[in-house]
Amino acid sequence: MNIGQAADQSGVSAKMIRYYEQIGLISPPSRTDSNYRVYGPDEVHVLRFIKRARTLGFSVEETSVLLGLWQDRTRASAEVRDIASSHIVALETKIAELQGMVKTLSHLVHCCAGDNRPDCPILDDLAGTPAEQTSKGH
Amino acid sequence: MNIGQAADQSGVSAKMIRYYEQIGLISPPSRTDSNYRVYGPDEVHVLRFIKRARTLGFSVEETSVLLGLWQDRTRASAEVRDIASSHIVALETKIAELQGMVKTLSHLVHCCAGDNRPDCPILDDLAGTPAEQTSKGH
DNA sequence: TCTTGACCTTACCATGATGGGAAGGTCTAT
DNA sequence: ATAGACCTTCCCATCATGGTAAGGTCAAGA
Repeated sequence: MNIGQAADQSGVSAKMIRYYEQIGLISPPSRTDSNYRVYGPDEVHVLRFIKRARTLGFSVEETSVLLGLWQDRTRASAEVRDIASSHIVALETKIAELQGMVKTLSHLVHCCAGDNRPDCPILDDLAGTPAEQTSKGH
Repeated sequence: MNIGQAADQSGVSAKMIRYYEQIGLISPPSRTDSNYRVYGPDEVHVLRFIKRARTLGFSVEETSVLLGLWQDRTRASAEVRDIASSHIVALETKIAELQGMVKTLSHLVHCCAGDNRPDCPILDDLAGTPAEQTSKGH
């Protein structure tokens, strides 16, 4: 199987497959006489694993650890669960942060007439004009 | 005022002030004879505006537009509100995406014994092992 | 006056994960 | 034989930020 087919079957672009190889996340595959990379079902399986982990928001670094644990027959599931749990915490922190932004912005948008007049509480807030300070006044 | 003081007063690092100048987000300040950048209250005000916009998750590009609108006395507030509104949509999309990840991961973590045994539904899911496919079975 | 330390300057490199493109080699089907 | 679809490596760009290095400047104190 060439890299293009491996890409199609795994959902990881050829570009990224080469990158993952370069950074050592996956091991270099064998090559044909003409230097083409050759992949088999096992390699594609690994690529799918990576794809799934990335889709779940794990960094490449975390994915690398998970991959190691996956290939370690003797690992404790607790180890994996800890990684997943901290990842959840990180995601939730990020979510809370974004929600804070949405909250502030929604408030500002709600206060903005949104017509042809130049008065705009959103800009006033960004500028730090005291009139409409995010979450206190009002 | 030197760049360090402007940085302290605006919350934007000196490094970033120079960067914003370089990419044209802010205009080059005047210089002392010894080539030091000189800032006044107006420049700091602009920097604070930028800081606030970035904190609210606007990209530098969007911030640039908002800055232009801020400085345009005749702009319609509707224009600003539209930018803010689309930004809210983008944030909410991102939030939903992260929440999807959390949901899937929470489910997996919940299914994982987390002990010394190697059996791990989290890894099974990543590997695409049919037993525990995220959101369908169970 | 000299020194020290805190500031400033520019220039370059790194991050993380991805995409784009160029220049050239290979394979397959017509 | 040729066209077109693949592959190879190498370099560059993104986005916003931080770091570092080599050198200039300034203010305060001995």
